[in-house]
Amino acid sequence: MRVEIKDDFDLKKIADSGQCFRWQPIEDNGYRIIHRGKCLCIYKVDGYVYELDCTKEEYESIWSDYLDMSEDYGTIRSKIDKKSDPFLYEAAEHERGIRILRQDPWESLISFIISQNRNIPAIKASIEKLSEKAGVQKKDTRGEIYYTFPTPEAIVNMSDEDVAYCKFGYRDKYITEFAKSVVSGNIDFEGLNVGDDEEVLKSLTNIYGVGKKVASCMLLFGFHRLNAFPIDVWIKRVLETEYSDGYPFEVYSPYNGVYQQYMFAYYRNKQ
DNA sequence: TGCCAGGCCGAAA
DNA sequence: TTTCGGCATGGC
Repeated sequence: MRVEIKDDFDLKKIADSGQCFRWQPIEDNGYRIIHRGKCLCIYKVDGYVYELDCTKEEYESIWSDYLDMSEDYGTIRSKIDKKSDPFLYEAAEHERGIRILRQDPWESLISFIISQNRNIPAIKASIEKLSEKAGVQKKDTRGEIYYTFPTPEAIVNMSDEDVAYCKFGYRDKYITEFAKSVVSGNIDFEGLNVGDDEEVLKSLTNIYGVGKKVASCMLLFGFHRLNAFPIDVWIKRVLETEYSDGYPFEVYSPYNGVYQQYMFAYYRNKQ
């Protein structure tokens, strides 16, 4: 099917934004996206027009929501004042096209536990290996094989050899113990997303292997709480070099997370 | 080759 | 409460 998308939407910028790790570039200006056991091949045709290898019903019930099409990112960007904050303005212009996806929360949390103290290519490699060892093998519409992201049960059932194959390094125990807690019912996964941002942050940081940074990424990318503001080494540099007098979080509420994402991508791409 | 990466834990101060 | 060493491994 074809769709016309007029709001901010740039496949490459989203794929490289560090929020998702299973977007793979394919032929003809396309990307293959794996999400909730399904796979979408999406191609930019021309201008605002995109070709998707799914039905209209599938697009409306799954992918439109995943791509956060109910949000207007042009409006969110328009709240930035060029004069009072030229850096953020420039970052948002340069990274225009990024959206905050509505990803599967389980996949997000495991992914961001894996992400700590690693660069993005290494994170992607580990997640592909994990999916290969514990996910379900399927084929996309081109006949290419892909692997779904594993369930908690599937991770619990992995052999030590398979876990080692994923190259999680010292994060092995964080991932396996968390999966065990979810399967045993020791942690109520749905219950993690109850309360205001502060309460959810606290629930998440109680998990072994989850600190403030991973928890903030989880709020923003897993629970779609757009005001969450993850501070990693890149954002720390931004705050130190561009906002030494303080960053105006109040001004940018409730979209601090979106603006953070523009700054992250912009600053990282500049290097 | 050595330094860095969407950091966290646990001990020490 | 804040600071700091150790940590597995790949990317560049």
